[in-house]
Amino acid sequence: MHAHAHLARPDLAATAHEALLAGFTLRELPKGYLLSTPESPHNQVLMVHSGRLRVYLAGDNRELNLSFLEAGDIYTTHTPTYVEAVVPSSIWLIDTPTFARKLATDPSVTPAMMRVMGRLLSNAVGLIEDLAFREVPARLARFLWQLAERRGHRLEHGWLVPLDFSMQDIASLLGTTRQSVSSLINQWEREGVLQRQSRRSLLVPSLDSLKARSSPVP
Amino acid sequence: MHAHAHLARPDLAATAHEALLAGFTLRELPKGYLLSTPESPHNQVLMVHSGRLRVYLAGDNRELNLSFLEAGDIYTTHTPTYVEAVVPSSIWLIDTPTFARKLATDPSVTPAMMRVMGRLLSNAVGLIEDLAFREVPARLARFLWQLAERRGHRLEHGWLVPLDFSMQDIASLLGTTRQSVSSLINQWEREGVLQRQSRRSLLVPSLDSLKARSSPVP
DNA sequence: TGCTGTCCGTCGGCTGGCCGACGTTTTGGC
DNA sequence: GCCAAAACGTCGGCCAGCCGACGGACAGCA
Repeated sequence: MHAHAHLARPDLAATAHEALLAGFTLRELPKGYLLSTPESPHNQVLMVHSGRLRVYLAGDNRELNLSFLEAGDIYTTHTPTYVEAVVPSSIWLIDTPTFARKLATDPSVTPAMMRVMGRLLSNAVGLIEDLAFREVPARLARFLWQLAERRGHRLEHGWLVPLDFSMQDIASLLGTTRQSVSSLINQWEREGVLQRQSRRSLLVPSLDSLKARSSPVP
Repeated sequence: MHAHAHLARPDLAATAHEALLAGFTLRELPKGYLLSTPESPHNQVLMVHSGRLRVYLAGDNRELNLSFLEAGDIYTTHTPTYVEAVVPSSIWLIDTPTFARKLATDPSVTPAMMRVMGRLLSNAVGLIEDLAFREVPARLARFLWQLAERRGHRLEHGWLVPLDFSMQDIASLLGTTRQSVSSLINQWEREGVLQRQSRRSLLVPSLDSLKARSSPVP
């Protein structure tokens, strides 16, 4: 549930892959390419074929990541955000008017699309809850155990969690700063809540200790 | 644009009123009635016929209003929020599965529905931007001048703005506290940015002074 | 014309966490 | 391998704004 790590998962791909993709054009994006900004006039619908896109808001010398999109994820720029390729990526693209015509003629696509938008909404609401109600440690703890549940592998000694985000990435995802994330993780390591394996993965002995830290001020 | 005061305006009503409402049932809600909570299993689509509903999130001894819905507004409980009637209200109701069948058979409703969800999303994103990037005075200033533009009446000496929210309502809408809102408004009154007419309305000599205060840290 | 409940104004203490700064470690390109 | 660039760790100052508290103002309502 919730969590900013992924606004939209397979769904559409599963339900209506071929039918849906007719009309889309495949497009290659170089690393760092800015696909869309709040000012760009064109609304479009996209599905990631490969690579990684970052969806974010930008404020005064500060950025907030709404989501990272990966293969199979779907997004629509109905909403005023930036979308940027963080690695070379390829995506299926279509502009909204064309897509709307498609919806009108082929109503079978509608429910899938509604699900996607519903998911986007839920995640936005989840982020609002985080920002309004939870403090930074709680947000981070929740982020980590959700990551563990979704991406982690069960070992004898706990969960091995791949962590392919920089601390800056995580901070922006949670609406906090690099420093705060860094301090917290190191503190938790000292407390035995987690261990760093490599730079790019964590070992979490028990998810419970994380869950305990993910509720509003205990 | 944006602003939490109204997540969804007429739209649907204008485009497909009768066609749309077929299948909906009219329902009377007493004051204080809790129509839906994050835990309630049933998703539904509603349109306000009369009265006033409050859409909000609840955290530990704290609430955040996402929106107040009034006549003509549309909402869908796709997303885990509380919906409560703050005055006796009557609404058109339908559950999502039924509505989905409707969409499937009558694709003409789809674009309107997409617009509604798009609007919900935009507003959610707007609130996220507020919480993440703007400080309390900026949020309040923006709220007030948007209210003035939407609801205010032009007079010789400025704008007369009806204010049918308590300070607590406004605070919850902006993600801050009653005290902060109260202090700011009184401070601005001393500075001549606004004057209180009655308890339920403001006089704003010039919207510019508000707009000036609504940008991130000047 | 009192009584009770809701709303508003203001004050001061307290603190989460932002920010700048600076040194260290890791990574990746060539 | 080497070196620049990126990423990480840690510390302390600082402040927006939350929180509790308390008193006044303005309803209804009998």
